[in-house]
Amino acid sequence: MGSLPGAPMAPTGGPPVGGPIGRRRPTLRDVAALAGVSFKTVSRVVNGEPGVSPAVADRVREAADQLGYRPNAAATALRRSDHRTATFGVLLEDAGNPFFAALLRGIEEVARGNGVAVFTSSTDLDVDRERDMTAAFAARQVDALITAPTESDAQHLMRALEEGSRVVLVDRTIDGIDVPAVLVDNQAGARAGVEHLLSQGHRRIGYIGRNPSIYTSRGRYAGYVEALTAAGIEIDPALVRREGATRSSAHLQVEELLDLAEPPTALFTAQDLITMTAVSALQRRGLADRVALVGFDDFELADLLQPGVTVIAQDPRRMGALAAELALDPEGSGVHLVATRLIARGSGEIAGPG
Amino acid sequence: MGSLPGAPMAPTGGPPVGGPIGRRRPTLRDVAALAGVSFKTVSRVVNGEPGVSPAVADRVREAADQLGYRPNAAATALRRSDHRTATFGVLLEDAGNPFFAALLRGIEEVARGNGVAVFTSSTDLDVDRERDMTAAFAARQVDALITAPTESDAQHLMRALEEGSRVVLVDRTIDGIDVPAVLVDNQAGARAGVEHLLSQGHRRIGYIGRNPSIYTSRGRYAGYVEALTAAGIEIDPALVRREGATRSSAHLQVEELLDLAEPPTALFTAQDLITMTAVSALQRRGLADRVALVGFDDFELADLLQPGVTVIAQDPRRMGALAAELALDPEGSGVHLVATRLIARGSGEIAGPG
DNA sequence: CGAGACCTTGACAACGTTGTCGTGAAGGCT
DNA sequence: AGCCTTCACGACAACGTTGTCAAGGTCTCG
Repeated sequence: MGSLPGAPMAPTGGPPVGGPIGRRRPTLRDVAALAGVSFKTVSRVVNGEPGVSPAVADRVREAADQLGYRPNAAATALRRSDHRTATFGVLLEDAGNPFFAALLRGIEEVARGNGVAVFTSSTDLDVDRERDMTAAFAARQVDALITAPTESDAQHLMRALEEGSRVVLVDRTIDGIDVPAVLVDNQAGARAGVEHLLSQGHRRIGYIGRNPSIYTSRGRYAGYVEALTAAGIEIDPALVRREGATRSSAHLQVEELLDLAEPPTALFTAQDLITMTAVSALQRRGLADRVALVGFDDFELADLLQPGVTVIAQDPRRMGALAAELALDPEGSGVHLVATRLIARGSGEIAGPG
Repeated sequence: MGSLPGAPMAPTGGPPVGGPIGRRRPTLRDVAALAGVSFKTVSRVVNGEPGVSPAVADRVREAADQLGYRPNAAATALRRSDHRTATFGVLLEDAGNPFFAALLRGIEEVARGNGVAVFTSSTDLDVDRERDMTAAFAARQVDALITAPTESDAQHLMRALEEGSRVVLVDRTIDGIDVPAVLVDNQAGARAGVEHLLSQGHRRIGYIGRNPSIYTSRGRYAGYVEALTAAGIEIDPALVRREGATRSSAHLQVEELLDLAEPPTALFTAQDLITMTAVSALQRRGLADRVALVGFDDFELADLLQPGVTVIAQDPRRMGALAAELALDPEGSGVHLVATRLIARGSGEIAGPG
């Protein structure tokens, strides 16, 4: 595996890539020669700077069109005093996960509308990869890095900040760094979900979530605890599983909970993939309409399953759009909370024993 | 909406973006000064070029580490004779669609492994957007543009080629341009799906697909026609809907088919979202286990629906990985076909009237 | 009609790097 | 010992652009 540019000491070029070089692109000088002006005048016209007579500007534009001139982004980035590149870097856990995919689309949309191109990479919760890609994006002088950080160490982000990139956090935050963030009130959302189950008469509510090292997992678990505590129910550690990071392990957790001598009558699953896994396990056991289920994150087809899956829905597209706007705005700051809402579809309305 | 850099005459910078500029990044000269050598020697060390004594190289590396030196990607891209930037541009229909999301992940993976960063954008089948983004990526001198082209006009891709980017097509191809491509045999896949329905005794098989302007739609419809024709069944135009581009229109098409005096006993749906829509419509009418269904594209939860949805599965992740490898390999060429396979889950095994 | 202000344009340096060439020292060979 | 090659390193131009400044022309106004 080749190392990424931006990693300490790595050459920027990477391995040799690509085939024959095409015809040389026209430059400012070429356009200038054709229009019979100095290349600086062409630069002015191209950038819409004032101080060019309309007649000359027209002539330049014509020449530029004729040659198909396009500014060289590398030269521009190198020379500009503000070092802006009209480029964002986006670093998410997994662009294949529908939540992050929608988030990415929200970012893309705003970026495109503002002439900004977007680098993407998935981290799969791998901190090394995250650091490498942060470095790779910073080396390319992205104007902003929009990221859902994995680890609690902010150092690589501080570095990106120092090098002139804005940093915007999305979905997850991190201590020790003062940057704008777009978050969801995970605790309130989870609490609402669990309260929904409580209101159906459930007392033994299982919790299946991901590793507490993940920011969102902590908040969601806190919401679960809060709801139960408020209802005067003690947390039963046997009903809590917080390691469902991968699909197979999530499956195992569900199975284990259902195999308990006193199994839960309801489940709260803290992430979309875990919810899907839980549905699968419940179906396989024929328990889908016996054990109640509320999941965090909405997902495609949740309404078509039998029963439909009740979820705490987020609006990832909007979160992405908001993050991109914060990235664009030099004044953007603060923590922006995006609301969640409970969508009842059946699985969460299965009555408890009470 | 600001125009993208790379669009004719647009400035590369776009609107002012970003806040305060951070501390100046160390350059080759800074490292050189600290190590007491010329900046060219540092360049050699950083790039692993020969002709530096081990002692000096160590000293340089130490200085670089101490300053946290990272090569400036813009300067490198500008100066290198091969103009390589270790960057890909990826242009797909919709990063939010699970098929394309998986494809993107396949590309990302290979790219990351080779030190290449990836630009992404979704086109939503908008040709203008596609041209703009192609231009924007070409302006940034991507080493390769990996795209699922929307339109049949190859001119913008020719231009990208001329400017030195490799072009790799994925999922869709286009006439009049000789570049490597990763495709699926849509016709064979669709034919297999329809034959599967025929073998269950169906004769009236509805077809719901997208606009024929989409490459994949044409092949899939051809497969449908081929299967029916081979079975001696004439195509009934009333059973064919080829405009299911959006979800709501797809829904309408399904409804209309089911409302026919002689409705189809089976449906073949030519894309994942259409399949989901069809499931939804069938369920709403209580026909999910009466009308057979085979869909092109596998999707999450297809196995958990009642009945499970029989699909012609592709391997988008592998397609993406393959495309990225072709993009990396200067010798890469030709059309690479990735196999499809039928996954029987129930909906396609509902018996026909025969 | 002359002085100043303004407008248009061009010359040139600089951004941080890579590619080319030159130079001096060390080493190998006859 | 003398010559040629090799090696390690440095000087410098160049990539295509933006920023700064100066030059020359036109206009304004007393």
